[in-house]
Amino acid sequence: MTEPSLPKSYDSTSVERRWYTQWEEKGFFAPTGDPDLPAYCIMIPPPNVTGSLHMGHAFQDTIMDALIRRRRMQGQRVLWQTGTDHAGIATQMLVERQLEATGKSRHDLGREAFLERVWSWKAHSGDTIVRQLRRLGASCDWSRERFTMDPALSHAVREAFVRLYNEGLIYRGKRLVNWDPVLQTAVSDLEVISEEEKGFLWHLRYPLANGEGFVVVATTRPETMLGDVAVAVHPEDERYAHWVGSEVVLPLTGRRIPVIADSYVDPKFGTGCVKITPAHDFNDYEMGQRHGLPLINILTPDAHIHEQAPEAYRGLDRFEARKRIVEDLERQGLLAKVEDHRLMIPRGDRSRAVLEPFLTDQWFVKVAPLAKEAICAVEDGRIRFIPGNWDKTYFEWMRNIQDWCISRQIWWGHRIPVWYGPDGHLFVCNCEEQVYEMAAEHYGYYVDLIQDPDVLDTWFSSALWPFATLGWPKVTPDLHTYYPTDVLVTGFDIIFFWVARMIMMGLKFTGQVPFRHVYITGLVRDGEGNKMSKSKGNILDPLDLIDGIDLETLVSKRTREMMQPHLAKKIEAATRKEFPQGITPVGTDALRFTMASLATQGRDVKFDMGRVEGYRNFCNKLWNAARFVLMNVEGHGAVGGDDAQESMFLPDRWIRSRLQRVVVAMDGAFERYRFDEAALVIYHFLWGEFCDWYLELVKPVLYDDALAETEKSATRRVMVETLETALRLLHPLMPFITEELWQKVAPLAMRGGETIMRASWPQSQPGSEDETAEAEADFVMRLVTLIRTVRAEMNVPPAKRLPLVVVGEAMLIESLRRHEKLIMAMARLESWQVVEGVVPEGAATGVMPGLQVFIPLAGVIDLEVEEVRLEKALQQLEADLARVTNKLANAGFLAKAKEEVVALERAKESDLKEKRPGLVEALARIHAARRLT
RNA sequence: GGGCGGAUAGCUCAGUCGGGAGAGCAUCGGUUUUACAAGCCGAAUGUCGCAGGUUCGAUCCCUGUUCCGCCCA
Repeated sequence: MTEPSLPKSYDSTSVERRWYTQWEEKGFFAPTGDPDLPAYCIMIPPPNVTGSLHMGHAFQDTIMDALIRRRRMQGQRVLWQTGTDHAGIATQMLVERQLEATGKSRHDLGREAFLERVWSWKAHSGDTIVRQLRRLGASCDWSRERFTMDPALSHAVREAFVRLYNEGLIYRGKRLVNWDPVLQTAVSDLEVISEEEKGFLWHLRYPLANGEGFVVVATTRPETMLGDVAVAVHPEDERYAHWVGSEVVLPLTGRRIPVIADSYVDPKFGTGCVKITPAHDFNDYEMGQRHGLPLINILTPDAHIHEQAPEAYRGLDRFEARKRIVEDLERQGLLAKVEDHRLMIPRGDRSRAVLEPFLTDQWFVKVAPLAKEAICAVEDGRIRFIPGNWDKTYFEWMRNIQDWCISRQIWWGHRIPVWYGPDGHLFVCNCEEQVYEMAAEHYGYYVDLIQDPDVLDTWFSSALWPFATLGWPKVTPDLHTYYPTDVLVTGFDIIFFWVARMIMMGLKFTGQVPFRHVYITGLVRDGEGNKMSKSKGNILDPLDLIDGIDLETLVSKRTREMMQPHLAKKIEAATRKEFPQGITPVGTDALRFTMASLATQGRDVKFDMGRVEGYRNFCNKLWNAARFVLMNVEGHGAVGGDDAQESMFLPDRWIRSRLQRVVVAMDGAFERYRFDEAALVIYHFLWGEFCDWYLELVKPVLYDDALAETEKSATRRVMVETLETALRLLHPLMPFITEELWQKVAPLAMRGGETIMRASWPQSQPGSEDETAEAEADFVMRLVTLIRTVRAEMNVPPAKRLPLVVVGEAMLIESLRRHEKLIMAMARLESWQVVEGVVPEGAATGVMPGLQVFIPLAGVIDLEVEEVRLEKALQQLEADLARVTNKLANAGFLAKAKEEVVALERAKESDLKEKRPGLVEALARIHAARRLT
């Protein structure tokens, strides 16, 4: 053994920094690989340029990187396309907030100056998230990083718009849309978050025009009554049938409006009469269309009462107006009653403002024809969701899809490529220079044009990401090589926003699906199962896990910039309770491995700190295993040798066979996107088999001075080769530690190469499993475990060497003899001998099928303890035996169960029957001995 | 109201050809054994939500049911 060339424990920090820089500098992330093999491509879901890395990114990026790294090792040309999203509303809000701090609004600056400011913000702060992404070890090709506002992508966006417009798939129209009165822009229905909140149900009396009483309507939004155009009842509601066709006088306005019948009305809700306000409610809008009712808008874009409303309320904020209207109705005796009521309040996902259905001119994409194709692509299997059930969610939405409002009344984004002539004539063009020519052609002379002030929904450009980043609309070699991409990895929360829209746009513009597989990850939640959010103060920053963070910093980080400062105390207490010591650094590899092991089929992932720590320990375990291997291989000359010299040493044969199975299992797990399985398989192999058994089994050989160096060299070779292969298998999940160790281990395994990233992925060799060795090793391990168990249960100190006496079948005795050196070392035996018939007095007994072991402990043994132990074992055995015997006595079972199942049960039975006498005898001896004492 | 998912060891979760259930963490006992105490050795632990059904046999398939969660209206 030589001096270790590695420090005693793994220090993730220094290793990670060093390797990532080297990889990137040497261009290892760029696609190379075999042009004859199919290329492999993943498009990163571009994170918001305003964002910072959260656990969801860590989760998804780990998976993408693992897929990418494995394929790269398999020799394919691999492209992981990276970049960021301009995140229209979010970014604009952020920069506006900074402006506010200087006492200015964006309007003070003007559009151009404001946009300059956003760009300069992006230049200085926009790279936070991509720097963080590097910390995760993400091997994306940074040389091709894109931003959704890059000129090339903007061009693609305009081109897409123009094409859709020319095909009649984009139109402009006055529609009821979700309006954010704070941001003063339309948003799409997906950007609305509806949550149940407390409110009231007001019952209002509307006098009948004929003076014969009142219609009582129930409403959650009394202020909208100013825009009422009808009262509706259910056509089969007998209570109100006689009113249908008559009129009521709308209070506060004096307007006469009809009572109509429509089956949309729920007779059981409220009074069964509802007021109809088509300009301020989506359902009422529909009903208004059905009945040809007028639209009366009562609100301004900032949700104040419109100047065409009754004078008393003009200019009031919507909530103030509500109060005043209710008061006025009450004063007039028109308020029948008020009930507490829970209702769904729509809020903007960015601003959290209560949204208004609002009548405005907007641009829409007619999605029905696009959706049809997109449904098809999933139905016929061109695109597959993993786990499979997500296609139901997708179908559900796609089949009920509404036209997509794509215009936003903000400044930061892709400007809609539409210009208006002096007479309002529309020119749609992907190029500002050309549009003037178009206009000149139209009018016969040059005119001034005004571009539409709106920008496009951010998701419109995101929808083009998979092909726009590859050069579309140009037909580029990249597009040809990498498109369709292989898999999209993303969360279920954006299936509608993004996945569906990419599929629609991809099919529309390229005629092909944008990706073949969609791997949907669960949502990372905190240990309690709560969604991580800033306001809850339960965010875990992946970098804080990697680098560690002390408690005080963590507390201040979580309570800083709180929207609701009163929660700070609670968050602080919870944080101190959950992380009394802060967070100790675990390193990127441990975090990634945790993410992989959590990547099960479920839709929620509760983040488990215990798990990360366990995998940090795994890193250290691996580190030390490598240390041990290096100590025993370095400086022993060449460990090579050809296959003819293969070791016949059982542990060598066994570990090689096991490794083969691991290679197969890893491939299977990756192909099925079962990263949890891949993690478990390699973890169990390295820790449970390689470290716990193999490395212990080789010690008696390596440390045996009586053996010649040549006898040890085959084992040294198997040891280092197995580790080297396992490192390659682990690399996609743990890139850093594997690289660090591989650099030292690979040369000793006769394997060259600049980086493990480009080393070849281990290939399974069918038929190379060694079942004989596995069975034999299994016997050795079971015997050793048996002896250890007996020792432990009889409280024999582990270090004490013991004599062993065995009774059993000749074949098993022979096996024991063959591997006595291993067994004696592993079980800490001093000697062993076979006896026939006469067993030692006062010995602790262990039984396995065909073999009984006795540890003579005369005088030392606690008979009572031994008796209890044996009785328990016998009881267990009897129970098992009874179960098996019953089964085998069952005619139905014998007749109908599969042969191998029956055979298995028979084998179980004979094993148990073989074991039984040993236990019975041992017990009898104990009983006899106890009678003597 | 519609759609989807979950309920398995104290905790977090695996368990698709239906043949008496596993891992990690935590727990308990032993242990400075020559790579690793972030370790080693050993142990304990489950009416697999509830009730029916199909089957020789159900954690797994079917029906119903309770609870929890998500999405949509």
